[in-house]
Amino acid sequence: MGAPSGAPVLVARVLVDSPLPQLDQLFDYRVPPALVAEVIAGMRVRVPLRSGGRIATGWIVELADTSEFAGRLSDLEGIVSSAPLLAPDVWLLARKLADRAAGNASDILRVAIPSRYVRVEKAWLEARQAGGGAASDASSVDEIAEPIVPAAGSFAESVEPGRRLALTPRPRLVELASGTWVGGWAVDLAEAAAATLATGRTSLLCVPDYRDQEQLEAALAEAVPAGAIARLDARQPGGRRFADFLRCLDGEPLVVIGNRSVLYAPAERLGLIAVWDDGDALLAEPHAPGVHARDVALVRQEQSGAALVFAAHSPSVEVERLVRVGWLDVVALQRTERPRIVVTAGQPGDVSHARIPSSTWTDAREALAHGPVLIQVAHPGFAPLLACATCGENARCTRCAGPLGLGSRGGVPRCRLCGALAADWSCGECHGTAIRPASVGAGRTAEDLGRAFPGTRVIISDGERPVLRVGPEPALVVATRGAEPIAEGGYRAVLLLDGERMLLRESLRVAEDCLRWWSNAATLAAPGAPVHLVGVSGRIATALATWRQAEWARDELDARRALRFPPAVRIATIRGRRTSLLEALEAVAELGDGVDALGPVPEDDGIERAIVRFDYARGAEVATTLRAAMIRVATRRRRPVAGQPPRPAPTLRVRFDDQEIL
DNA sequence: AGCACGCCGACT
DNA sequence: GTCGGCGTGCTC
Repeated sequence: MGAPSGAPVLVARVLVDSPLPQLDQLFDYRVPPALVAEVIAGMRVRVPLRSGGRIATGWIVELADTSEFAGRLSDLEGIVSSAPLLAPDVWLLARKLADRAAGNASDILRVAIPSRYVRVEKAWLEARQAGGGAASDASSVDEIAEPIVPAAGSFAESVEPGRRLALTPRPRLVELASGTWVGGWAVDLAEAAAATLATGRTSLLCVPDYRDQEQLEAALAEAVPAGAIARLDARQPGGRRFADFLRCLDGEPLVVIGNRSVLYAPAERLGLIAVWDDGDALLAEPHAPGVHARDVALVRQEQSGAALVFAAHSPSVEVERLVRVGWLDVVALQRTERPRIVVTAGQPGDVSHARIPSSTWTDAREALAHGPVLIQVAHPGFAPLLACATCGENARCTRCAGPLGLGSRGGVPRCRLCGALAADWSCGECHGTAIRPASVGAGRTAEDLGRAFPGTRVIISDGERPVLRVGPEPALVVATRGAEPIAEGGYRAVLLLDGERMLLRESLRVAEDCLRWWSNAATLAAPGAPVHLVGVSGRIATALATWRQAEWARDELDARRALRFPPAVRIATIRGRRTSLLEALEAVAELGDGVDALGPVPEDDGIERAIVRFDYARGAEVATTLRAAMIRVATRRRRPVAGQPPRPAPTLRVRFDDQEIL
């Protein structure tokens, strides 16, 4: 029934934009005669939802001439965008990822499809209508002067459709023909993308931040024609980004680079999906349902049959697990060169330079005669932590009790949480008013070193004021971890100063993160230049010194397996009111072996939290079960308490594979 | 989330 | 008899 028999009917199957789990399904609408000639799958449309005239937006996922729906179909209300922004492959990807994370496909699509620029879209639609081909006639693959064949023994040779690789790239800087210095990894990935382009296929290259992207772009500039590169990073002006997004729909092979959203690029005929440094926290998606770029890459590879590459100097424990289960093959590059690591476990050394042992000091002095020296520190600012000079308690913000820090010498202490200035501070414990530094930040280190090496230029680079590149002349470059500039020709020495303190942070992943930060900084050294790891010893120091990060990750994986911690198992975090939470946990408990729960524990405001742990093989069942519980809770009768205003929605919030929670 | 439908208490 | 309260259920 539904459609009146006789008249030909076009049915649009639409995914409605809604965070409600019970609406995460396709709804059928009749395409009114006036729109029949215009609609195509992938368009953004407006549809009535609930006959009361409410209009929602959504995506046409497919068109059909019959509907399974037993009721009467409503008419499509109108077209928002005539461009088919939702590609069929991306729909399948979003559906699979949402199901895997017990989330809504529309939430995935919000992350996957950038916001529209009507002008840009109009131009693209006109160009498509006119030429039938690419909107950009600036270039095509044919412009590549000579076909790119991967050099014998190069990594690019290993890249072929269907292969899944874990790559440890060359751990040093490379000078491009243009004179720009970039990490060797960027050249490796650029060559692989060039070889893929030469076979007429598209590459998706995903990097954590713009600093990595800048290196990769420089390497790509010498490997592929400029017209074949599309950029989907967040730093691009929105219009440009949207234009490059649309170019992916043209069907020409491209090299698409960008942050984690690049893995959703609507390109067809994928030949390569590569993720650089997948342990970087920026590759975790903050928006619900929070699917990590690593997982997006894994699922997209499976669906597209492209080659898959995870490249990192220090592989994540997750990638090591994939190697262990045989999902990824390891590509080992020749170990002819690796950074020269010197482990100087904390002798106090010269008292006036307490943070720097004397042997390290000597090396730094020697290196400074020839070029720049990198000093990696944990914290930005001058004194990131302050204490009461009288009683020694940490100085806290009088407004929010957050920790106070000092941005520069002689500055006013400021709360690191709420940003409030603490001009007339007094101690909450003893009411003293004198304040003293309790830790050393980049600014203080720079000042101390500057005094020790008078006349030497001191450069500070941190997250707020990053310096991308420095020259080959002598300078002390003090940088917070992750914000190290690239030095032309490499640093003459690298000092990893705050290792001990970095390791103190309380998180399951600290050690892994530290090894990654140290490794990445070490690759910035010139060949043969010493890299001093100060104040850290033990297995992790050995792993860095022998450049065997993968072995360390393997041991770490074993340790987590013993504890039943991720990534040895998967986890799902559930938050909600106690009764709803217990109901969900009960349903999950019935799944039996390989699934267990931690909690619930109270969080705030009547909300409690539990963590479900489960083996990878049980993931689909856990997701289905939790999804069902979410829908049950969301559609259950809401019992308003007499006299009270409507209470907050009794929703159950579920997040899979949260990196931060343990 | 909204919004309509429906089955019980006070009303002209 | 019937108006309208809000609990219940659905959204093509």
